[in-house]
Amino acid sequence: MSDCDTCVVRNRAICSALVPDELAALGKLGRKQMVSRGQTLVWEGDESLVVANVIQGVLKLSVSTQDGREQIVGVVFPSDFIGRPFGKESPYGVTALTDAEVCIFTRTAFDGFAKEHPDLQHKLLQRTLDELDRARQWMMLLGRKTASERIATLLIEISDRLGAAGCSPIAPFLEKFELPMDRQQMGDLLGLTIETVSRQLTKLKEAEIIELPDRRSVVIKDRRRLENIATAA
Amino acid sequence: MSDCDTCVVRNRAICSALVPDELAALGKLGRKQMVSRGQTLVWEGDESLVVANVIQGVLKLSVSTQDGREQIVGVVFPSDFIGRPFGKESPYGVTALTDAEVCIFTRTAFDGFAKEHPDLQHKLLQRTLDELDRARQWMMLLGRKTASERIATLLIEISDRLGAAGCSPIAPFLEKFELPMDRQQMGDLLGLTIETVSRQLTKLKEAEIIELPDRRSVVIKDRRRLENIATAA
DNA sequence: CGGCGAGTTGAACGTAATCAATTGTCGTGG
DNA sequence: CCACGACAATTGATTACGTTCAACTCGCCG
Repeated sequence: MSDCDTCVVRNRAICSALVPDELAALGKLGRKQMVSRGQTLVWEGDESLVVANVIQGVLKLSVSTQDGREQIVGVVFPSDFIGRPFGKESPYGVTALTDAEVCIFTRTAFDGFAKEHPDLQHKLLQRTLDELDRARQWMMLLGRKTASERIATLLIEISDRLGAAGCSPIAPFLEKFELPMDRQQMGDLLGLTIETVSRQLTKLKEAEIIELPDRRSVVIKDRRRLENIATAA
Repeated sequence: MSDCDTCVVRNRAICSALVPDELAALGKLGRKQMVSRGQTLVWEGDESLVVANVIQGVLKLSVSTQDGREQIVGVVFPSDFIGRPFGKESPYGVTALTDAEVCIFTRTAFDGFAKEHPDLQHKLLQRTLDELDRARQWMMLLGRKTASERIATLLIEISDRLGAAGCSPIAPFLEKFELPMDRQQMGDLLGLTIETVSRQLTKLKEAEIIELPDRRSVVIKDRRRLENIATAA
């Protein structure tokens, strides 16, 4: 069972809908688990056997074609919920982009618990609605934005979400951060190739909008201009 | 108020979660409304004031950039739910693609009712999860599929969803149907231009996979081959 | 120091976009 | 009923953006 009392995401994850003794009951159903970078938690097409909360780290949700093309359809950060509750097979795989820690439940146990806790379901519904909005924004990016707009949008998005995931109450976003993915994964998320990602990053660097101290780090030097590029004015 | 007893979608819409007197109570909050083709029910960015069930017709959810590019991020059919419950502004506009009829609620009235009816919320959650899965599949299309794969996927999808929306218990899909949108809207949904849509349809016609009796009709002559193209083997 | 994987850079290519002209369809009024 | 105009769709020619293929660089660990 999980020790919810000391969980770092207990106030932000869906668990925050519960009163202490409900939380204790849920905790009994879950267990904390480490997932190392590259490890796959759920395979695309498999029956949905588990759901989880992300405690730390970043994971991707991805879909593949038979001939090997991949599209990342979601990225989850600490306090986000993973999985497909209430039956069905998982239409996407879940793989750790960084070493991560999750609080994992069997789907059936979680489903049963959720059915009897409307507040939990309500939180889950709100999260799912938010996730849907985010997915739709990303559809705009994939369908209509140019390569440079896509890269700029991604950098803003990661900066924002890492800022929100961090516990700092003041920073709504980060101006320096570590990319939780490599170039290939950026391409899979943006619908671009690795080469195009690289070229666009170089262009932003040469325009002095960002710096790239090393291959995983980004410094946003001119957020205003980056946002202008991202929103495709 | 709406006359739920005779509503054609009462067994498929989220209302099916309710027992008769609950249904009557919800019916008092809603009213049926006609929406004619092209009419916009909700504007992108506006505060989310209403939600609704689709009774008949087809509507689009769409997002635009400042410079006028548009991406359709969802298409709703009879029995589907429209809107963004529980606060927030609507991140997309809702516009009728065909003449339509909806059962409309003010958001606050619906939210209040939903809070006290966990079964309704549960149905809504399931629908939202399904919608999210569909959005993610579409992200794969937008990010990684070629023009011909996109067109084939769209035709299959419309065939399936019109089949499911129709009341025929035997037809899982239709082999002849009316497109609920014009070429421009197909492009906005697929992330393509109008010209590319037209060319790809012509190619499918010349390959004798489909027929195009008139500009709004499609006959699928060889569904197997169409599916092969769609799934990007 | 050597070798490997990730990333960058370059050159050629190809798919879909853009620009432009034509055809087709529908609704209206003569 | 047909002629007309407006708009939707198709078709063609050209362009451009991102992909593909290929060579090279960098950083890291043995």
